[in-house]
Amino acid sequence: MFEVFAKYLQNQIQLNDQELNMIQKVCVSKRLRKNQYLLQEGDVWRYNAFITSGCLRTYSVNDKLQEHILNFAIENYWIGDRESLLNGTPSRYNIDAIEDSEVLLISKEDFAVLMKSIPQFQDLVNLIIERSFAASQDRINSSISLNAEEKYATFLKRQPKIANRVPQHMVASYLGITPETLSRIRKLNLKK
Amino acid sequence: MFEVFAKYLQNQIQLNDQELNMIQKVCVSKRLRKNQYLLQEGDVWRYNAFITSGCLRTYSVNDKLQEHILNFAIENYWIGDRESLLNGTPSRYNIDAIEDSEVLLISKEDFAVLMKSIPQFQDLVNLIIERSFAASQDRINSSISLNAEEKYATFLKRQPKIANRVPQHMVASYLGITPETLSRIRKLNLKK
DNA sequence: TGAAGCACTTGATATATGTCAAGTGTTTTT
DNA sequence: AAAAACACTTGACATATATCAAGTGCTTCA
Repeated sequence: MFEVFAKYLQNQIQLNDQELNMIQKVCVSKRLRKNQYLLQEGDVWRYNAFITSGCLRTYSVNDKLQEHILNFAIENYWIGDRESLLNGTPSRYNIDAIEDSEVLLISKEDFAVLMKSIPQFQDLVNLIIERSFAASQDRINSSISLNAEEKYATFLKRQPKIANRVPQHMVASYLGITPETLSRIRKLNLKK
Repeated sequence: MFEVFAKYLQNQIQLNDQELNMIQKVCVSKRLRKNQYLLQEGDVWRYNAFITSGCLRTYSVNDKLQEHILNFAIENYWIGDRESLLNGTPSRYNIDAIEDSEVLLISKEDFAVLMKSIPQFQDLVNLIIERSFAASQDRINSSISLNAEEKYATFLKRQPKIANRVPQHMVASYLGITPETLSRIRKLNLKK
């Protein structure tokens, strides 16, 4: 499904056939069944991954074996552990598929070559990282300044697609609250 | 105090005199007294700012007039609102000085020129953004998976310098807990 | 230098959210 | 088609953290 990626790219930057071809050559497609891992804690993440279909999550597991979801990502989004990629250190996160999915993997090395060779591509990548950073600042702000109900409302507003696509207990995990609390919040919201 | 910045840069990238000079030319120094604003909510942030001395904080104010600190930054760190800078939108944050401070400001436009002209500088900036992003992911992880005591312990470990430099109620604000709770946690920790 | 304002602490109490446990309906597996 | 697993809900109760209020020392600055 390179077409999905090609469309995504051409939507945002100008690429000639040769450039597009260069990108295609280094993409490795990978299918994931629901529940299958893309990355496991302790492994080093060496790729940039673009999702062409499906839905994945990044999560951590603490001492008490509780899972905490850091990110959801669906088709037309990137996923991975940039910290592990940047430093070559073992990842502290897991990534797995919430639905049957397909991702395109580009190795760190190939990706670096693309960035050097295609300036628009480099600009796009920088822009995406900037946006991701802004989004995480925003999420930190929510997490320290809102109560559970407000966090859920904010999530619904910011990521309505995700909210309607992933199981409720995963939304709770993403928000840092229990599934029971989320269930009660939803019940109260219905009455309003 | 351009020397502080020059030292910082030369510590990380190779720059010839001409390049360093080019950077110096676009730096505007600004002194801030304790409590003075660098950015106020509603204003658009148009710079990149490097701190040469002092300590600043970025914070938001919610409906109930509660302040929530998103970031502390001291000498040799960057500060600003990248979201406002990127999109040209009014900032939702405030930045002010916790101590008398000095910052170097580089306008968005000048900064873009530097990035184009000095590839090592561009690489450095990208690296910094990547690191900032990784750090915020990490903070999100803490905020959804740790209790108050663990959050404080993590903060002490990650940012010991800051922990010993800013007032305790600001640490509480940064962690998303009340000053009273932090005071009690510290008391318990002393006994252990 | 002394009054005012901060920063921090401590106690009593309130409240939001978590935990545990059971029950219902739906989806998946065999 | 039955069994098992899963997702969600609901109630009773527990607990971490917030709130409110007062008290103690430090700074600051007039």
